[in-house]
Amino acid sequence: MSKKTVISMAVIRRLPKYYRYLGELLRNDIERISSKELSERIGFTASQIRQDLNNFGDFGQQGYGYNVRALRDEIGKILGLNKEYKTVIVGAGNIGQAVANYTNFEKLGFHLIGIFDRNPKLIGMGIRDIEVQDVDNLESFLKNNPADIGIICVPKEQAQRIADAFVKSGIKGIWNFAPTDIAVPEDVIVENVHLSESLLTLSYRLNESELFKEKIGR
Amino acid sequence: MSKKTVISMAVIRRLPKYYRYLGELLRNDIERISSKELSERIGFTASQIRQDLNNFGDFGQQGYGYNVRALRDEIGKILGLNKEYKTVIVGAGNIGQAVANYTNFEKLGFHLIGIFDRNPKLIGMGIRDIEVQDVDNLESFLKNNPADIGIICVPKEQAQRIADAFVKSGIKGIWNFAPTDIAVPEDVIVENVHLSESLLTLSYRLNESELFKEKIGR
DNA sequence: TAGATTGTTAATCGATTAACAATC
DNA sequence: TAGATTGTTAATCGATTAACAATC
Repeated sequence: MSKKTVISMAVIRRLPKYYRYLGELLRNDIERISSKELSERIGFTASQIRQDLNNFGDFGQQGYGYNVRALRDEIGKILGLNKEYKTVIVGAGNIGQAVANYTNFEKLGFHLIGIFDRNPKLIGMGIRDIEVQDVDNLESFLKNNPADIGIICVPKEQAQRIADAFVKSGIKGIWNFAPTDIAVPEDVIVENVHLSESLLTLSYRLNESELFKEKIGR
Repeated sequence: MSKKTVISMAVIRRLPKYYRYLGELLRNDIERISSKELSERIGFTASQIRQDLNNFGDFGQQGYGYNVRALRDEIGKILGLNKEYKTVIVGAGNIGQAVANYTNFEKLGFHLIGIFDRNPKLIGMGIRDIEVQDVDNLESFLKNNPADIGIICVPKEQAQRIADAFVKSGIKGIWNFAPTDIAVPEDVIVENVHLSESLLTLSYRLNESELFKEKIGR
């Protein structure tokens, strides 16, 4: 099934978008699609779509295009959505709660098994059907309940400490919402969600476009 | 001050990280830094750092390096942080509340002036010192209180409708948390935060690294 | 002045796009 | 079979890295 051994990050970051658009097509009862048609919807070139997909296998058929359901399922597998994952969240503040309550992740196979915080006001609170525990219990909890993915939603000062606890417990994937970079061994994957950086990028582009307008003369 | 007219997205997305790391240095009372030293901390090559910064001006000094405070302030200006922005959030659910409560954005000059939802249970609720309004008031509110940035935190089905309302009101920057793409005129900037895509990327990389291990033989 | 480090040009590397033979 | 569209190779474009003269 797999062809190339190393896939570039640029390709990887497009995969979820393919998965999403193919899901849309499926919901609209569209059975097959050509790279050209998909190109017009998703906004990548047809050539890029074919290149991307051919990293993973020959999913298309000459003269026909791609079978939407089969392709979506394949990409799902490539993304690891044929498996189930256990997740824990540390930090039950705003972002932690938002992530915990986002039920779409459950549908994709990411199951929340624990939430932790150090704030006594939050400990004991129920989020969905899970009770917020004292973060002091984190390590012993993970010992008895191994998790696949650890989600960091604490302030930046505590992020590294939590990451260390995750690593110690054997967690290999960390989803980091703290506005800082964390250091981990090379066999641990960190995916950052840096909201401030996203906002500053928007801010830059907003000003750039205004500068551009000025340059042209209004 | 500005040198090149068009800066690549790759460079732009690194700017907030420079800003963050220089802020750290400042807090540690480090006055000057060479591209080599910064490279070791931030993880970009020294060459890339010099290239990046030279897109915007000659901020360094041969034989010395960069003045941390001056450089940080310059990057702040480049990012548009010398200005103030008015923001509105539509969707007062989990993510909307999390974004509204994230006070770091205020410190950067992004001021929340309105929150809207269509859920009667949320309307009237206070988030920080702002009362959630009925989304039906959105257009008239924006008429009287022009905003610079609109933040979409509604379910995907309603995202385009809200984007249209933003565009109609003259908003030029949209921060989109809905898990869908929105269509806007070309003078409007959209910055997406697609959490599912981030999670699926993590999932992919987690499985890839396991596959890799298998391939090598544990 | 000598040493350090930038700014910038040139070389390399990687990603995207174009083209087309293969084939359904 | 003829038409459509893939898979894949080659060409182009862009981003990163290396090298070094300029200069503080």
